[in-house]
Formats: sequence, structure tokens, C-alpha cells
Amino acid sequence: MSPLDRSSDRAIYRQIADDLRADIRTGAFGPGDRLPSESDLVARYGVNRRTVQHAFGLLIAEGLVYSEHGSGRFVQGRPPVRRLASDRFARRHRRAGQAAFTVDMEQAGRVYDPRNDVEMLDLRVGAPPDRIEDRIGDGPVLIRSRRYIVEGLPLQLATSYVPLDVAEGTAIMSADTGPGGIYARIEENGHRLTRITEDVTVEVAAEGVQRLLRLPVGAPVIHLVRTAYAGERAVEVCDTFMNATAFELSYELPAR
Amino acid sequence: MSPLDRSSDRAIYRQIADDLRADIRTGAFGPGDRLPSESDLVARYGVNRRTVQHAFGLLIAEGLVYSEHGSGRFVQGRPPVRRLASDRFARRHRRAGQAAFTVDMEQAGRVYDPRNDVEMLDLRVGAPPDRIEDRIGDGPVLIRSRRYIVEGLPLQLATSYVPLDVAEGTAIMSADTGPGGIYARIEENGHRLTRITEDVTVEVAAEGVQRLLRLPVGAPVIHLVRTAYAGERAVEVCDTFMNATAFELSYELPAR
DNA sequence: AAGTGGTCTAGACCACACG
DNA sequence: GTGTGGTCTAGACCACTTC
Repeated sequence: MSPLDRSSDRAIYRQIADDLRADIRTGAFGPGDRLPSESDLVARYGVNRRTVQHAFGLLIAEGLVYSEHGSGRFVQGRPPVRRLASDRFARRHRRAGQAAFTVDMEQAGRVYDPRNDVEMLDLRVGAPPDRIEDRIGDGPVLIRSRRYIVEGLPLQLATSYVPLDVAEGTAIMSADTGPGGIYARIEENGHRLTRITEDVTVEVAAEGVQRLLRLPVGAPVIHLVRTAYAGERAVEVCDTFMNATAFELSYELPAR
Repeated sequence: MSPLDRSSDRAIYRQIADDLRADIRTGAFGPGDRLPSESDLVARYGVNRRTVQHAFGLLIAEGLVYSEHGSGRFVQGRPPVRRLASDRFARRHRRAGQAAFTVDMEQAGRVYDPRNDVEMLDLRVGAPPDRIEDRIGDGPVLIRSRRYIVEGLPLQLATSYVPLDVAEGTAIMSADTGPGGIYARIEENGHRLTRITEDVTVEVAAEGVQRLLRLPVGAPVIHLVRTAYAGERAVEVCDTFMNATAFELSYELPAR
């Protein structure tokens, strides 16, 4: 730890954040370690508690640290999962019985078991919300909301919308969609997928999302809307919120 | 404006943020409008100034509001630019003399002139940094750093690395790369592009990036690393930081 | 000069976690 | 109970913008 430079242009809270960041990067504090408490740092630097909190606010926003009320602040673990968009939907994976998320986690070397680590939040027939209706039409759809938990941390919320006539009579209607996931069932039902689009934005997590992903207030999330087409028809829209610090999205484009 | 509910579980600063957010969404304050000052809100809600600041902190993190020291806080304008990744590198655009960024801005209806709105930050021959060397090899490269300004706002920083033998003798070496941009010149020089990869992460802006993009402290940026291949060889790596609230990334994938 | 936001201090009450 | 972080108040000094 370096002493504070009170005469510096750099704000005190930033200097403290710099110190802690350096300690984490050099490995003085490893993943999962508890960082010094607010009162420790107040004593060490001779500053106010709010100033220490301000410093932690930065590190938390950076995804380097997380806070547990009543317990302490800890170094965030694992690096991002690389999500190979152009490979994860490959038919060969579906044939091998693997859904896309499982492919990602396996390639990232994470411990993930689709039988235990997916929570069904909602499963019903209904009308699509407005911004999904633009993509999939206004007929009745099957709505599947689920939360993916990896190594104890919720990484992703996904809500799939499938036109009822596409889903009906398949395992898409039930909690367990079977090997290869939704896309395998859609293709078995006679809709051969031709192309998939993904639209990616970065947003600050709304309150529901923030709570379900166990994120700090103000944390960014990746909002990804995927649309799968069979010919000209959209046969699935998947609305996904991902922990922004936990993923790297990887795409391959043709150079037409 | 609704009154505060002091007995609510919802923190005061969040209630104030909710109020202001609603006023912006309903259009009570439009793009570019100045919001009430801290002292206005202190008087209106009967809270401390720090609490008002905390509320603004959320709205700023959301990209809804920006702050000008000494002047006030203002409603952030324009919606995100949709960046059609699968189309923007199409050869037909290069043939038409348009670089990828120009294609995006034109499709988004933004006022942008590549002759005035690109600042060259760096243009030299050197060694690639480590994380780029992994992609492009350790030979000498041409390094081009530029900042893209749209309607007065810096939206993107991009640093291109091109192996010197690919760039030499072309307009890539000079400030103005000519119609169709770098990729047009690379292809003219005998390297036909075969594929492009893009790796996307979300990060909190480091200080240099934050200043150059005129972002608030702690703001998220999209970090996009694009690699262009001619056959097996990487002929350009472009390291890009984008204002995360200003872009929507749009991809199309084959359903192989 | 007056108004604005940026930062910092001092002190307080609360909710949550852990032993 | 004790320690932890979450929130709020009161007051202060500073830097920047505008008139």
C-alpha cells in the first residue's frame, strides 16, 4: 500500500481504489479473499468511511469486487466465459445432445450440470410482450423463463418465446426439453433452422434482473435478443440478460 | 413528481431516481434539457444533497443523464446506433467507397463526415502490444489510432494494427486511407479477406478511455477486438472501445 | 459574484452475518 | 453481541461555468 497524496489532482477515493486494484492484480488478495473492512481502511488511510465506500463503488462497478451485506467485501473470482456464438448453435452439438449454454460452459471448463443448474422461473402459454411481438408475430406463444447458475453464481436469465404451433406436441412444452435443447426439438418438428440473429446492447440492470443475477445496484448487463428463423419465419425469440463481467461474446463473420 | 415514501423499503435515492427517470421517459424533460439542480431537488424532496447525488449517480450510470461540472445535469440524447456487423464489412460497401463506420452512421441517420469527424490520435510503425501480438504475430506493424466523433460526441476509439508488409506502399500508411477504408486498400494489395472475427467484452472504462470518450467515472464501455483474415493470416487487428450506451451490435449467424 | 457539480468529513441509525 | 456494509443527514471547501 502506498500512502495517499493529498495534494494530488487525483481524488482520494480514486487513489484508494488504485491501491486496492493493484493489490488484487498482483495477487496480494486472490479470488474469494476478503478485503480489508471499511473501518480497517478508515484507520489505515485516515479518511472518512464514505470515502472508502466511494472507492469500493468503483471496484464493484468494475466487477473486480463484490459486497456481502454484514459480511464483507470479496475479490471476484473467475475470468469471463468465452461464448462462441458461431459455433454454439452448430447442428453437430445438437446431434450430440448438447444445448448451446452447455457447450459454452464445457469449453470454458466450468462445472455446470444442466439437470441441476437451470431454474425454471416461468413456463406457460401467453401473448408475447410488445418488443417480442415485433419479431415473432402476435399469435399465442410458449414462454419459458429460466435462470442459469454456474458454480453457485447466477450468470444468465433467458426467456424463450416459441409460437404455439411450433412448440405443441414437443418436449418444448415441458420443463425438460431433452437432449440438444429447444432447437433440436424445433428441427425435429419439421422447422429446419436457416439463420439466427443476435442483437446486443449493454444496459444497467433493471431491479428484477439485478436481484435475480445477484448484481450490485448500477451494474451493467448484456442484453442479447436472439431470433431463430426457419426460412422467413421466426420460430424462436430468446431474450437474455447476462452478467456483463462474466462473458466474452465471440462472433465470426464472412467477408462477403 | 410523486412524494417520497419514507417508510418504504426502497431507498430514498432510488425513489428520487425513479421520479426523474419517469419524467425523462414521459418526455417532461427532453434530450439536451437541463434537469433540476441539486439544490432544487434538495428543497423539493427535503433530503440531503448527497442523497440527490446518489440518485443522479444511478441515472448517469444508466446513460440517461450526463453531468457538466459547473453547469448542470442534462438529458442524454440520441438512441443507440445499430451496428450491423454482418453487413458493414460487405465488399459492396467498400466498392461504393464507404468504410464500415460510415455505413453504420448513415444507416442510423446520424450526421457524420469521415473527413472532419475522425481524429488521428496516433499513426506510426512499431511493435504490437502483447495481447495483439497473440493474434497478428510479432513482426513490425502499422499502428493507427483514431477517435470517431458524431454530432459532437466521441463515440468510439479504434486502434488498427496492420502487418507492415501488408500496409507498405498503400494509403494505409497515410492519414487518409481513401475510399472504402483500410479493408479496400488491403484487398487491392492482393490480400483477399476471407473471414472476420469479433470478440466483445464489457468493461469499466480505464481512465484514458474514459477521458477520450468523455464518459463519467465508472461508465461501461464495449471492448471489441476485430481480426480480419486473408486465408489463415491475420491482416488486421482492430482494438475498439465504444460508448456502451451508444451502440447496438447486431450479428447474423448461420444455423449450420 | 452567484450558481453549479465534485469531493470530503463527522456522525448517525439501520439491516444483515457470524460466532 | 459485535462487526459488517447500506443509507442518510449536516456542513464544508473546492473547481468550474455563466453572467
